[in-house]
Amino acid sequence: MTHTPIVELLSSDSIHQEFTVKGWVRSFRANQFVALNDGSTINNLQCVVDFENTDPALLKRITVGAAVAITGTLEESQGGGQRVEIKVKEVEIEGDADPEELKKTILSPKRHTLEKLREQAHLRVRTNTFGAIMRLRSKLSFAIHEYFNKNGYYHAHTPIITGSDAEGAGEMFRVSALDPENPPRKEDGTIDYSKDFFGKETNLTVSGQLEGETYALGLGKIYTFGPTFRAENSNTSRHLAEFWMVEPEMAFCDLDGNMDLAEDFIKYVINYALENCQDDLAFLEERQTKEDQSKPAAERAAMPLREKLHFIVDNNFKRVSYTEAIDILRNSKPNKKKKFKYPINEWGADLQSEHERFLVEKHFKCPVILFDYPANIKAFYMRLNEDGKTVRAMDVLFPGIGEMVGGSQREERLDVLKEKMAALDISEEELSWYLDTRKFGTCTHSGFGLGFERLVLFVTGMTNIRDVIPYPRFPGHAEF
RNA sequence: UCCUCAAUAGCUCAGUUGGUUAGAGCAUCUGACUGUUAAUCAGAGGGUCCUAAGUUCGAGUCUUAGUUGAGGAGCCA
Repeated sequence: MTHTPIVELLSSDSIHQEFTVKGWVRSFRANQFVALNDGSTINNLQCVVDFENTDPALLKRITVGAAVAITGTLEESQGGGQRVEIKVKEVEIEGDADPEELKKTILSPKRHTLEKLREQAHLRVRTNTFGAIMRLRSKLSFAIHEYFNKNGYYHAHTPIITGSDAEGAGEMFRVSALDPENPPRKEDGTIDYSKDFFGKETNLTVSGQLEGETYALGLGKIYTFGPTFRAENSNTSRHLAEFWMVEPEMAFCDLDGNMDLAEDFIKYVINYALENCQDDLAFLEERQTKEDQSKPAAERAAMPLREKLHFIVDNNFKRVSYTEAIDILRNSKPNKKKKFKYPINEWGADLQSEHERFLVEKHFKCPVILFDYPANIKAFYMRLNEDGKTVRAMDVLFPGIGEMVGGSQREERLDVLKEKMAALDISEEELSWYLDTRKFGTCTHSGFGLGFERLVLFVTGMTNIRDVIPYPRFPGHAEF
């Protein structure tokens, strides 16, 4: 038996025609009105049961959470809450949901905290909030692929298991097939990884950048979009141990081109969400507005969700060099009044979150791209400027999120790159394949990494990154 | 990893100065009602007060340690 997605029926004009719908009961009011949701949209379809001519035993099984198949005709609704509804001819229960058991879960029809929903991540997708978030997540993922495909980028699948331990982006998770109780050992007692599956030590990737660079220097413009793993002991609402990262890399592109791409790309995917996820965004906006009513004024969102997204799409990101930013911060009120925990005194200091927040949320009140950072606080592969002390790095900072994007123009000069690696004690042998790109036809090239979950955070207006990925992984947590 | 705060019914919370049988709303169940929209009305059931130790005649309440959660910081995307 075929069935029709609820999202289609809600905008259908096929009045009096018969349809079958399948979904989960969200509520059953007055022994008569089934609010049915099938995940195709946030909106429920009202199905009106003729309770006087229906087996009471069957009616009793129409409970919140149950999976049902309903056949009936599409009619204009007599009630005020919806345009159309189904006049039920037949109800079939596919899966019962015992109310006494269900009331112990977050499926019970009442408000739940996000923390409680997180504990039952396998059920939370059936709530309005998480249905909306996860539909948006899916649409944003599609928009990312669409953007790059439309603009001549190739999708490169960089490895998830990496044999390189010099990616330099953080602590790594080891991948091994050795028996942890009894690993093979060398004569000196250390573990003999030459006996391991790959014949060497391997890890989960912390970034596809280095491999991405090699592909950009052959395919021209590429992007990667895949899972990334960091074994950092980070316990914040902005970090995950397993997250998805978008990393474009472009040959013959300098830092300005890189910043142009980051801005254009972010605007495109946000605009895609605005145009294609209106119902879900409207719901999340209302949810945020309600939440804000119970918060002190200072913690409330500056503007409603969709207005905020439009503002991003319609306005230019502010581009500021690190040196200019330091000047702004040094002369800022909080710095003069000693409100910063880490006062800004001289050039060269690494910016703390409080400084980034001040620039983005107080001073410019829009996304900010900071560029040309001091060389000594950035990674070895970033291109050294003529001044000899700054590198062509850039960070895109977003209000409420912090660093959405981190990128740079890459150091294409072999001798300069080798010098920096030597200074940081990075093995040339280990990265010989990477250095080959600089030996054979090296060229100006740039790229960046965008944390996908941080983008989803911003677009949904959520505040904890653990709520925008189906099964969050963070220290002490790998349930499900 | 560090700092701050919290943990009481399925959920959200109240619980006075340490004192009798730990309460409310929602949810669930039973009945009534039947064009409802967080349905409504009446009634019922439901508790390892996070764990352990301690102080005390007596601990949900005080002390210590631990566990878990939240917010902030660092690391970053």
